[in-house]
Amino acid sequence: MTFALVDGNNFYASVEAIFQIALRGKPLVVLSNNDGCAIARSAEAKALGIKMGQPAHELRGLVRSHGLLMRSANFTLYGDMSARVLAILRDASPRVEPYSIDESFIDLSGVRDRIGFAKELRDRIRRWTGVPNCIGIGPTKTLAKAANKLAKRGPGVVDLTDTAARSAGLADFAVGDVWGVGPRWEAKLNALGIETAAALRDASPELIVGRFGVVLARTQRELQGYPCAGIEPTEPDRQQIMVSRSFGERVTDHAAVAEALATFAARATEKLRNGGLTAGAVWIFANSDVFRPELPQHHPSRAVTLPRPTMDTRGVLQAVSLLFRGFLRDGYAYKRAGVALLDLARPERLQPDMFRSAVAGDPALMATLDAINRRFGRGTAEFAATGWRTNPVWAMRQRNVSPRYTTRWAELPSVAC
DNA sequence: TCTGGGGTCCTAGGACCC
DNA sequence: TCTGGGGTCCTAGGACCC
Repeated sequence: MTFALVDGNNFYASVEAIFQIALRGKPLVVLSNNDGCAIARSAEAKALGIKMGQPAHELRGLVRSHGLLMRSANFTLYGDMSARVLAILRDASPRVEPYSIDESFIDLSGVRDRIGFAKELRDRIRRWTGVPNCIGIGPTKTLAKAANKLAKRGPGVVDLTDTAARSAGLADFAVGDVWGVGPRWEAKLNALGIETAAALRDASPELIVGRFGVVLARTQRELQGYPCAGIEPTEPDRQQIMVSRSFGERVTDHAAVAEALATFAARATEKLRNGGLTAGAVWIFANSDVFRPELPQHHPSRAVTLPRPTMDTRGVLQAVSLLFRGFLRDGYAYKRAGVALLDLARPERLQPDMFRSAVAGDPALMATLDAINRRFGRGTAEFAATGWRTNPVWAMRQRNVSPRYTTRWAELPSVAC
């Protein structure tokens, strides 16, 4: 088999710069929700030493001294650009596995001129969407990921299919950069004298499986060129759906937190229906401000199994409202909350009841609700429990968010002549 | 003043069954 | 001296990914 990994460079930052020419060639970071920390950096921002996840308030100085630019996250825009790249990939290869918002594996088996194919594809993505990208090729997913990392160092396309190319590529490849090796395992491997991908590949398999388990043993096999995973073109059903947010400020009003939870629950149930699933249980949590340890801390969480699985927002809201009774305490300020839907299942696989259908709720009503919101925009028809169209105290802070250029007519980019 | 929001898989241990 | 041999299910925790 031959795998290719196509990965957008500095994806969020690059997408911002596609539509705002003034951002090109500048140090730019995209901030997380609430403008909290850096989640994407342009090449120029990386050169300034800005780290992934670095808090925004630590970057103030660079704004003044080096003209650093900051943008609030605009996931609507990034998601749409991601879909455009995906359409090009599906056109180029019969088997595509979207892996994240900016990465996909594609099956290159049977392609003779791999490098030529990849270079052509890379250019096409760039020309048709504006998204700069790199392509790594290898006989396993792990090697394609490694090749992609090498491609980002300059060449744009790297093929690790040949054993000679592979040996050279893995010899000075830090083991912590291998896909599946996180900071913990990197430290543990280094302590054992294993510092490069080549060293991990050549280590004793008994040592690896004994000290780290089967997960890293698979990674080792993949580094040796034996595929342990194939392309999965259809996404497996989700096991859980979570919607959670940090609030723009600390919130002491319990009713406001209840509205936030209802809003998250409605959003989660919408995602549930998009996936064609039902939920069997609901879980809620809230956190006080963990970054202020001197303040009183309270981190409650509760779950409940639903009487019958459902995809109806009303049933989920009822469960959340039951769970919420006595959930919060006076004297605490809450900074974050969330809702998760658990025990997800396809309705056709549920065991029916002797007297009632297996699924609670009204699918037709929910389909109508979703259709209205799809056509007229999110939030056109919602539930009162969410505090619909109020300006909530818990809303996210997003000081500098770009327009949704590709998904809202009113926000289309205009070109001056 | 100020620190994201999602996911997955594996393993160990405890409770319980016969 | 010496204390079976299977199982299942659930949960918590730890690791990883973007």
